[in-house]
Amino acid sequence: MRQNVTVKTLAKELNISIATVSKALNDSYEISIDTKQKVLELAKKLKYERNPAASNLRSQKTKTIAVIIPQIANNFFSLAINGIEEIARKRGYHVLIYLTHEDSETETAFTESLLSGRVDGILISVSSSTENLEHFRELVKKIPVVFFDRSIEDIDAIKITADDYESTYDATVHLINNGCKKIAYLYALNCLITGKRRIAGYRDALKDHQLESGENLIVNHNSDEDLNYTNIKNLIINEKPDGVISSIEELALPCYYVCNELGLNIPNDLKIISFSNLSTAPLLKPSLSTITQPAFEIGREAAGFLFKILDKKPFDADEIPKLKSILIKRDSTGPL
Amino acid sequence: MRQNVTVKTLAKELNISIATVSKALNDSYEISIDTKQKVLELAKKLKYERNPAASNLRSQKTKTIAVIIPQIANNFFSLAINGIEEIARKRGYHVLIYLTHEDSETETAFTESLLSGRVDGILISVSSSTENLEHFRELVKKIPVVFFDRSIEDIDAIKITADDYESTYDATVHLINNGCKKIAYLYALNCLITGKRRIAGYRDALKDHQLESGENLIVNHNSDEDLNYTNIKNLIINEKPDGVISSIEELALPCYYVCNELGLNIPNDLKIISFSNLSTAPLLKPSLSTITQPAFEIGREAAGFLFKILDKKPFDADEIPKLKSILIKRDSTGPL
DNA sequence: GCGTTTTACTAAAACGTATTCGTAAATAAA
DNA sequence: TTTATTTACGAATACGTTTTAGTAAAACGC
Repeated sequence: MRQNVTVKTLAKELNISIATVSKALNDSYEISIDTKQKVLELAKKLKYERNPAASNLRSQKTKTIAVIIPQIANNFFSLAINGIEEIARKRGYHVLIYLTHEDSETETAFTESLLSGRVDGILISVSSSTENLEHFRELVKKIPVVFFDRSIEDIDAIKITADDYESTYDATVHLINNGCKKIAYLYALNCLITGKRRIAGYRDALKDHQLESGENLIVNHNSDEDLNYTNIKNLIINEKPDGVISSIEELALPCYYVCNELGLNIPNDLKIISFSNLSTAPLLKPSLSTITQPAFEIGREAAGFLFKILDKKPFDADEIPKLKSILIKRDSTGPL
Repeated sequence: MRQNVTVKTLAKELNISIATVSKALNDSYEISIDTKQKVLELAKKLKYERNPAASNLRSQKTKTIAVIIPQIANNFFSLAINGIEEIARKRGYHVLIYLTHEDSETETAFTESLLSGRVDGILISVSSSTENLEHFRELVKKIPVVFFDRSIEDIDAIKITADDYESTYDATVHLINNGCKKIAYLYALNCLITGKRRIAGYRDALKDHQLESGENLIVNHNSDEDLNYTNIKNLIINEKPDGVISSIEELALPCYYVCNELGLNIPNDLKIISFSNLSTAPLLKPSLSTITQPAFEIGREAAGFLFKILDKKPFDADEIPKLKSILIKRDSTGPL
């Protein structure tokens, strides 16, 4: 479909040059208010729509950002996208979505393809399987990038995260205060700074309270769901922990199923708390205590800082916020 | 960032024309295998990336599709996007996301902005507040559009939906078989064919079983959550139904809260079934019986047909599937 | 052998916009 | 009045690609 009405059409109709039309449409100071009005009016009347490809090509701005995330069927990422979209829409930006499905190669392919100038900037939450970071180092050199939530170390880019260490520490203390003596940890995102901070919070809390710790109390997340289930079941059978901290939502639900299978009562036999943005957490049986990250705000902040970079607005490193998660105590770690 | 390596660079390096380079990159039959290899090799070596803007401008193809949806923090739409993304990625297409937040004006703004040639095709799930359909009629004339799940009547475009009528009919019968005599309906999407089909299934099932029906048993969905809660509460207090069918997930959870507040037992006092793709439905208290739509497949199919149109592949209307939802009986409508 | 087709390439013209540079007229400064 | 400055516009070019139209040379048909 060739464009039916272009700057040329408007120019011819108004007997002015296309340069004038273009400038008028871009609200240039070089053009009189009079002319601007005429152009805008005609543009509206003829339903002129600027051709984005031509505009991008000439101006080297795409008015588009990319969001690369591991998955989307997860409330955290859905909410983050909501936040991103809100900021982007206010600015008239378009949002491209790329799902890595936690696969590092897919992620690399995306980042490489985005080097072509398709977008002005990129928001990334890193795949859990990512170990090689070369593609990110290349990327941040060539295009503005903001990492959010799932971030990596030693990279020259802004990272918007929540208080992973502190919130995990607090959650551990919460379990301890409610009587737990042997707390297991479901460990995920081990390659990422996010995962490392979380487990550090858990470990430090145990240490500060002189509680037993050890590798046998830790289950590593696996991409195979059945294996996760088995591993958790074995942990619970063999170690008989009285508390579990799950560093991701996906590992908390299997705990529920395992307890159902083994006839264990939550919270009497086992208390469970998990990182989660599940809207149904209060309706689970029993309701699930959660560390809930401000997903929407993380998205907003990440997008906000990306636009600051795009606008070349200077800012200090200490402006970058560390957002606060909230610890929501429910029945799975009860009694309150 | 000006492009550092372009077709021009490759052409100069290889001492051939840029036309040859371009054709080689596009695997044109006009170019010898020998030359193609040389070009591809050098392109790889110099990390050439085709400039999308220039390519779009000249070829009038964007390799991009738009997905317009009402919300994203909802498992149905998340899964649908997963399906869409899978198909799009296979084809090397990019996916733009637009969230209407159930607002018709936002929706209109999006559809109008997409007339500029930014995308090759559009997938839409209509906002619940959409009554005026003019912008859609304009849109489908100018660009390939496929509607999915939430569709509208009398429009010349492909619609991929599930078996809304049949599944609601079956769900109603399920309640009846489990002893319900007075079944309420939480009515949403009333402007859309989707909503109309669902309630028709409910009404016909009641009629076929000579059960009471009437407007007093129907609660209309409202954008104000508190009002929904109040309306549902009033319904339950005043009409004392023994069964509820919720045409959307968002209205099922308030039922749970209302029952908690009123001390009603689910399923003994009130049986509940809802359209839903909640992954935690089995873990709710009590577990929620659902009509679960094949969200992922709906996304896949919708994207598949969009690409058929873009490829100008002919197909018969009877190839367009009506996807089957599944009725999952759980404790909220128990006993089984 | 000659005419015809095929092969493999190129020059040049788009695609529609933004921008640089130049300029005539209007206004301000002297 | 003369000069300097500002205002409002236009011509032309560039962005990097795809495509059209054309053409030598090679291959083919008979």
